[in-house]
Amino acid sequence: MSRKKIRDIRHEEFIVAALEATHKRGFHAVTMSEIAAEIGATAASINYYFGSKDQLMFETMRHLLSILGATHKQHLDVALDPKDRLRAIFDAHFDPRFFTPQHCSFWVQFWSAAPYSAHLERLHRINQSRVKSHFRAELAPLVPAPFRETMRRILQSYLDGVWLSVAQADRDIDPRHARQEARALIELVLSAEFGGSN
Amino acid sequence: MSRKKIRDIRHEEFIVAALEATHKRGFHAVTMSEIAAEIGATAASINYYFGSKDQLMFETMRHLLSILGATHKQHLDVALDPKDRLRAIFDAHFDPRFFTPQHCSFWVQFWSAAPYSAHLERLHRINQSRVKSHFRAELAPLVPAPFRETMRRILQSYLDGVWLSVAQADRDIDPRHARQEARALIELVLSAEFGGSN
DNA sequence: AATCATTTATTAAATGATCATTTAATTATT
DNA sequence: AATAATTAAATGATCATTTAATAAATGATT
Repeated sequence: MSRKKIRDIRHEEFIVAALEATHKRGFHAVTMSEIAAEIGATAASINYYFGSKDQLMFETMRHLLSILGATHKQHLDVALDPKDRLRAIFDAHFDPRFFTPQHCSFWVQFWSAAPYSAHLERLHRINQSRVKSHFRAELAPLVPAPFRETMRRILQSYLDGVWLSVAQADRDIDPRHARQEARALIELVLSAEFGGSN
Repeated sequence: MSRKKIRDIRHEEFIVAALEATHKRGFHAVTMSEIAAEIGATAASINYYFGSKDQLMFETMRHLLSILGATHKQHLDVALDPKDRLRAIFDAHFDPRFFTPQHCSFWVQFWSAAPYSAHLERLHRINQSRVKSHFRAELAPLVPAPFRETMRRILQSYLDGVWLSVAQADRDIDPRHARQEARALIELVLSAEFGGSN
């Protein structure tokens, strides 16, 4: 029991350390020593627990994905109708526990690294598909088929764009405001006259 | 005359090489030798012309920014009214000469690197402000003040989100379609009932 | 509880690889 | 001859990773 515990503790500590250190220095620039220093440990112990820097970064990203998935599920569970469920996607992405400079930073670093790593790309593709199919499912009862994909891409691009801007901005962020603005966009999308205004 | 010419030729060649090589390998991972190899040259000559890798990357980004600026101006010059000028911003960003996997890739790499380099961050801030003020100016006659900033952020986040998705996707891109979808979003934003629907 | 053997955790130092950059030529241009 | 362009090879720095050793925890046996 105790044998397992310390391994789990370090695992989590190093993931938090990786998030923090990467936020400070960037995905590639950050060194094993810098990450280890965050928790007063040494680079060698990262390899003891994770095997390699790549593996640590991979696990860190997986950790973020699992938080996002869980948060989404929570918001989804209290949603009553399709529109509510659409909001839930944004509410999860902009949840204060998740929508932080550290996380958005790491996510952008992940985006820039994914195309050059088979492992990271796989993670990225999985998450992308998950979000995509959720959007599709929720939009289905709300938007006629011919416009649905366009609306989905608008919503999804917007979502990514907001995270991107958070990773860049140094100012404090306001999750509540982000959720509000997302709702404005949802209203916009759903209020469109799909009849034939164009 | 001839003395200056060869310097300019190399300057441009290496910038194209940097775009291509960075697209293949990523901002940090790409090496001087790989970039040089793109045009059958050697790493040392990059330093002869640019002084350092950082400087080459900086110049490459400046080059992209200047193309974007020029393209935007072109589209702006034929726009007739505010709505047209709003479209012009998107048309520039999605112009086939500019909206390519190489460029979008480099741009995303730039986004991820900017927070960790004073020089890059400055470029980023300058471009961000430029686009922001254009959006504001064009939206001013079209959207009431209380909603204007929200609409601007929606449009701008969407713009960035699309570039991001192009950098990730390996499939071919369709500038015409991107422009079309941008127009759909513009219609959406301008058709909003700002009276008090919410 | 005390002892000791075993396993687990941790680290300092060594290793080896990779690069950007510099240097000292060499080759091409003017 | 003088200057500009180019490169091969040397330099030096930075790291991730490995190794070899030490320290800490565990647990079985008295």
